[in-house]
Amino acid sequence: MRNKEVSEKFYELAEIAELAGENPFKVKAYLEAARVIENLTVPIEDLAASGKLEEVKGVGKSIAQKIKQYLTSGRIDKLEELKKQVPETLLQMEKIPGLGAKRVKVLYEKLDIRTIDDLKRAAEEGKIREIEGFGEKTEKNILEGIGMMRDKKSDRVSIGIALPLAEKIVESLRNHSPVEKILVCGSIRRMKDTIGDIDILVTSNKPDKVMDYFASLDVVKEVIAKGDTKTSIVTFENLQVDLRTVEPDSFGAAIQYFTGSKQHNVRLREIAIKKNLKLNEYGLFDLDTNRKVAGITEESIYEKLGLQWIPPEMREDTGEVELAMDGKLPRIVTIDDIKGDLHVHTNYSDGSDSIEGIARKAMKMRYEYVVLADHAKALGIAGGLSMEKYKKEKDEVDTLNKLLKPFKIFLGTELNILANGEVDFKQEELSFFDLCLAGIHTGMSQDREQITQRIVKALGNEYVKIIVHPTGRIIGGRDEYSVDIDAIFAEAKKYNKGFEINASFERLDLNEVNSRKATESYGLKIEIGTDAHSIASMDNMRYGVGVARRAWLTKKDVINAKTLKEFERYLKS
DNA sequence: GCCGTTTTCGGCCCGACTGTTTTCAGTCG
Repeated sequence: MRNKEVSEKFYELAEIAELAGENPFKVKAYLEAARVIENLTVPIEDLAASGKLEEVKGVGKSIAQKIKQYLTSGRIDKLEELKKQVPETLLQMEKIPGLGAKRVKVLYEKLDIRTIDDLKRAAEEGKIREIEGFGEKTEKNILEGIGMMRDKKSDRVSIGIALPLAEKIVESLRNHSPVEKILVCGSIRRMKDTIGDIDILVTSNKPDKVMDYFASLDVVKEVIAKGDTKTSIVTFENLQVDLRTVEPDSFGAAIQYFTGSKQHNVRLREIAIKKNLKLNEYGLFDLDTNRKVAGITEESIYEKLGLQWIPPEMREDTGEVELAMDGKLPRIVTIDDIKGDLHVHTNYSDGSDSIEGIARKAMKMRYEYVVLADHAKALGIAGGLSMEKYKKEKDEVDTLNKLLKPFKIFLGTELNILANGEVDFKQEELSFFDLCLAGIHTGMSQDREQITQRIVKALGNEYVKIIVHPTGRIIGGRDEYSVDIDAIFAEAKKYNKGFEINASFERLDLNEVNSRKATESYGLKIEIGTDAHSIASMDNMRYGVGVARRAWLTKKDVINAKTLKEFERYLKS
């Protein structure tokens, strides 16, 4: 699977081409290709091998040829050629706010500025203001920009941090200021796994009161800008939050616009043009009469464009617009479809709550069942259990099941896939459990081949039904371990094994691309489990469902969307 | 460089903001 790698090459090609002053539409074509390849659910090397590259939308003859060249030789002639024209070091300068390709190119050509250090020196010496089109203010902004860039730390946080914060702000605004409609838009509404900033839209007949109250919230560390229609603040988590007021008759258009994604919006505007309409954040307009034909609700905009309303999680321009046009959008899974949590830790291992507490929480969430999956013995650091301890746990489960009927608690285990691919217990011991999950918790620095083989071996174990947190990534913590995900999916297909979307917001692993690939290309089933170590974190299910929805999963793709009866049948299969 | 419900050439999203301009280019989201 070299999709990511190829995609990155084309992002690089686009950036360098832009700096070199290539035709902007050519640059756009490279960018589009990079984005499409990134989201492919089949390995690009397979497409190349079977001559199907040009069937991918956005890949034509020339780009197909470049992909083939890269796959076979590791280089793209065009890219090497461009690198001779413009130094690669110019790319870092584009990260300075206010500097784009055009100005970086001018700075390079006029003053031979190649690095940020060159730039800083030139600005301090007052040379930049002398260039045509630049001035004193620009020079000052560049210096400030360099400082800001260097101060800036990690720029995106997990949705598990951003969403609760956004909800808290919305709640305060609702209770203490004169808002009418209010909605969190942007990547939060699309349930992206990481969030760069928070966008909140409101309507109000006293917008200044809303703005004042917003700026005075206790989460505010700094007010960046405060105006009539937009106020920006930074929270103590270093997240920027923008609050905008919009006119009520534009609210639908505004939430559509600010929800994005950018690519999705571009597609919508293209469709609008073909229908002699124009779409912007104020509404959908007839180009002849300039009259607004939709805008109060989001639904009306999609309808007038001849599209089904598209769930925000799907708005990434990865094929959803075409389906909506044909009225064929899939019914993606919802939180209400979830009937159980298959990955919860109790205080028998490193969880903090009792079995009964967990069961009652699950019942409160309207689940029909829950699977306890405490760590097995090899993970000593997390209180991994011996078979004797599991037997004790099982006794408690049996007692509670009589009490809580028809709700059902299952006894599972979270096995460790050891360095040699074996798991903690012998086969005859594994038969004791209702469900065996297995995951890698140690030896993550093994090479790609070793880790792949470990998981392949675990998949061959007849008792292991689901691989948990399959790539091991921690958002903002550690990268995924090196693993051949296609090899694993292909192997799992043989035995009908499942994979987890770990709903813990630091993991969200599988991610959306791999989840979509698992179901779409391999027909695999997905389990969404919270990996909760406390009752409170069982609520993280919504983040896992968010990933599933972004991966277009339907109810039938999700193991824990089964009813209790269906789930019991699954366990016996 | 790609693409096709006003197709194989001539298009390719939209508006706000800023700073440099005297009518607009560049950047951003």
